[in-house]
Amino acid sequence: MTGTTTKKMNRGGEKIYQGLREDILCLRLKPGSVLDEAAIAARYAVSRTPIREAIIHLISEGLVERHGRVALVASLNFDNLPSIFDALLLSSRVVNREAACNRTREDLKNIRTKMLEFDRLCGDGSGVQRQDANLEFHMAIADAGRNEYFSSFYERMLLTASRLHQACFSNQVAAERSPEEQAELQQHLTATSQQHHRILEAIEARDADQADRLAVEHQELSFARLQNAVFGRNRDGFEAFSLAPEALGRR
Amino acid sequence: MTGTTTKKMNRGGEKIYQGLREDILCLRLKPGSVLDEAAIAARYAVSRTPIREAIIHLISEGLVERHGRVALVASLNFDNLPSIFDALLLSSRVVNREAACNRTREDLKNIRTKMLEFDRLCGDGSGVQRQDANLEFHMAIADAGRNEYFSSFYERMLLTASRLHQACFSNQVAAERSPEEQAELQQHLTATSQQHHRILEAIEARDADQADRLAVEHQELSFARLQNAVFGRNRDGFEAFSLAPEALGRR
DNA sequence: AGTATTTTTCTTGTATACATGAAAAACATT
DNA sequence: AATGTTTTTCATGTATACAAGAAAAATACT
Repeated sequence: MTGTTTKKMNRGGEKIYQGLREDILCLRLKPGSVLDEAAIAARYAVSRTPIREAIIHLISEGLVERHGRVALVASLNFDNLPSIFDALLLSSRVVNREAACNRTREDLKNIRTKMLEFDRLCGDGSGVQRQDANLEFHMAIADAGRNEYFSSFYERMLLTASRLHQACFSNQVAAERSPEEQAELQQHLTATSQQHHRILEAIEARDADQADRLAVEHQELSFARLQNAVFGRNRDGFEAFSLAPEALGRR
Repeated sequence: MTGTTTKKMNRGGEKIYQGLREDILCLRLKPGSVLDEAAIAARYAVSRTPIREAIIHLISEGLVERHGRVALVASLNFDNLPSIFDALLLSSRVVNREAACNRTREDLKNIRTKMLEFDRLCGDGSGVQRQDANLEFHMAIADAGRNEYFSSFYERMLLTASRLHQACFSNQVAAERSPEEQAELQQHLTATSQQHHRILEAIEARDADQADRLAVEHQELSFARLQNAVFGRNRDGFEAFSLAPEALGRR
């Protein structure tokens, strides 16, 4: 017998949770839009009960907010972009450091698998798929760090950042991209992939300082692209980067 | 009209959530014990629906875990004590730094209020009350840091640590304490209170480095006491403190 | 007696029905 | 016509009923 998928399919609320989460992260559900329980229940062909459970789960994950009695998809105001950057940068550094110190051989295998999956999708994947593979790669690193508290914090920040990137880039379909935009995308993907490889090397070498530095670079690359998309080429008036990169010393 | 408390008392699930949370944090509900929905529903004289909502909320907060279909109060295994310490130390440092940089005059007032409340309870409060006041004091600091992501991470760690302390100290009632224990407690409370005052001073002076140092001291004091309680006077075999205290440079 | 199997019970997951409060729409009044 | 009031509608919160699966208990068989 297979044992896991054969006949026990209880806790269907999890399915709805996953589905809604996907929809929110891909911005198929737009920030600020209301989550109508009845409508969702109809869409998934279940009663309202599992829907409510999923919504509560999403609320405590930060992807949904309550305004009075209605549940809204969490807004994506760019006001707190500096906060997001700070938190993502710090969590990323910590997680990569810890991974470099604590990784096992199994961890390396997992990370490499995810990394190659991302590389593969750089050729023929959709933006959503790449975003997902990217997230899995970084979470594989987080798992290697062996600290569930840092991991879950990091995951939350990655999810938040993922939505931001979706909002800035993925709204235009591939077919509608201009040649320049296409070139820029490919160049960015190549750079990202290279950084992934170097990060894995550092973790494999147990070089925490190097992993830290690379994590900073990686985050800065990612956010710099975001900044350009949001504010054009203008860097002024955007005072993120409030935590010093060269901090968080060796252990 | 008062507007907030007069007649709209909907979302009773929140009440149950608060109640259960209290019970878990104070260890009235022991780690590992099962949460029987029907039983709790009877206790609170409501149906199972709001109970389930509360439980889901608690699960995503880390205070309750699912094992198969049953919900258990999150276990307090001391295996991951190093993880907890690392995460608490780092979040504490960051939050105190940020508070020192971003605090307003209102923030200072809030922090001072909470601080004095804690001091008051050092004289004639229960362990639970003090723990609560302590948490509110530190969360007031976190609020002053103006980064909701760091704040919520910090809160989670404070909650976890709070349960640990309850587990180690609060299980013995005040009446049962020996004179030596009583003296040790008072000495600890005095030291804690003094650190609070110095932390507030540093934040008021916008001295981020000092706030950082004091946060480290504060956490080490707290955890050293925990260690003594858990492992006696023996510090060996307990390899927490894995993140260097003198890290996370200035901004 | 010990173990395997069946039956029973109990707890959770889901659906539906009802209550309540809020927003919107219709109406009336100035 | 504009505004204030009333009514209606609709979404959410809660309760209850039912279904299903798992643990426990009882029975039967070796």
